[in-house]
Amino acid sequence: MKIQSIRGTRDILPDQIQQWHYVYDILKRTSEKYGFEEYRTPIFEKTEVFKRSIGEETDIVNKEMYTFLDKGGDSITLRPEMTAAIVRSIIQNNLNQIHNIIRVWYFGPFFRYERPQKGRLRQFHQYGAELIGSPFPEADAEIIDLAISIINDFGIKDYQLLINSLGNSVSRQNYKSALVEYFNSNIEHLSQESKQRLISNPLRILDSKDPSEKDVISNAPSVLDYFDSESRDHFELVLELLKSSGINYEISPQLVRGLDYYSHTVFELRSNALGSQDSFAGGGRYDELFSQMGEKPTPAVGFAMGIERLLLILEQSALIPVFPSKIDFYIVIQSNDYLSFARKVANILRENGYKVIIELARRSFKSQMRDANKVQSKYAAIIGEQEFADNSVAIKNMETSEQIVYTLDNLQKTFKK
RNA sequence: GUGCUAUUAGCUCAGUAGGUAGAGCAUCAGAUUGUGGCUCUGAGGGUCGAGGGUUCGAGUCCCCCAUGGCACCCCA
Repeated sequence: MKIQSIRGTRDILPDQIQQWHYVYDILKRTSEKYGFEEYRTPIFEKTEVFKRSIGEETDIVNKEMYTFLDKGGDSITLRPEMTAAIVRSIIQNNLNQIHNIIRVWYFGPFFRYERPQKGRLRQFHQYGAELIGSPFPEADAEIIDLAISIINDFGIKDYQLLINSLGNSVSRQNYKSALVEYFNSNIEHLSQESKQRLISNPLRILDSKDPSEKDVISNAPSVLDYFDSESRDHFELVLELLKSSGINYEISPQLVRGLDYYSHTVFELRSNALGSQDSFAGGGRYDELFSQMGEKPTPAVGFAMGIERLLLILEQSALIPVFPSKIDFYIVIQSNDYLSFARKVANILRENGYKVIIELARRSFKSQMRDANKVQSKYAAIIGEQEFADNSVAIKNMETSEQIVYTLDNLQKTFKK
């Protein structure tokens, strides 16, 4: 069988790379507008890092991690997400000892062992931002503001912002007990999977898609009724700040998210362009993560965005710009005897900063012209018998078909960048 | 991890009731003895995703594996 890449992984081919640069550039620029700085960490960590943060009972840790023993016998995991790694790094480098707010963003590959589907890969890319050091609702609002700003900068119009609050740890605990009690007394209406979740992670029952348990779920107690005053105030202020900056949202009491470390605000961005995997960004507040990692409590909010899913949306909405021609000059030679002269011409132009292609396959004159047209070169630099004899080159504008002969001196002077 | 579905030239796809493969585009070359895009002509390119089975004979039927897609699960 023909050699193949690993299931659920993809090559980014040269004709796609410009899209990736385009996406990266916008993410970078928008993040910087909010004062965020790029952060990079290794793509693997000790397995501990993810187990302790994401939660032992989550699917990500239970069945989706690429975990292996290295030659020293340590358990290593390819990162399934970034937040845990950044928190580890911040602790390690004592960045949270300084009393500043930390604003960072990242872009890179992540790994989850799942059955591939459209918009779901085993190696995928995420952008994300983390705002560390503020317990206040204005930080939540700032993060959501950044996410929306990115969406706007890409020109995406067709999306929904769903938001919810899980409350602080006290109110979440109260809510969880109430939920467990409720579902236990209605256990005959629950699916097999939800019965499992009742033990492992009862909150997750809420976003089940099984129609048979829709009724039990919609009659379940709502988080909103279990908030203490701190939780309620926090959530209300977040919503108020969003409203005042004109961000439309939809409160979704069933939104829970799959990572254990969230408290207070959680949110998700969804798009109809995506099908079943309709969420392309998600995040929330994780005030308890630092203490879970054995550090002094440090409040934080963040979110992540799936780049492949973002690209799907951009493609479907025709929001990817047409990129201009890559090549400035295509050197066309009449005979292979002119090769060293052609190289000289190419280097003059390259020294002036132009992108120059030279024939390497010994193809016919006609083929070279065709190729120059195909790669959308702006000019063809033609070297025929006459030009070779005169130490000159004919520069043909491929769009207008205008052609002017230059001596090498004039060429250098005329085409300066 | 479960179910359904697809897999034929580089790409998009035909392939009739099982009788050892075709088109368009792309590529290369020519029509055009110094000049691309349009048109025309020709050429190269496939052990029909891998393996096994039924059959005189399988791209076509059966099994299994791999990969993609859809749904579940979960998430970006």
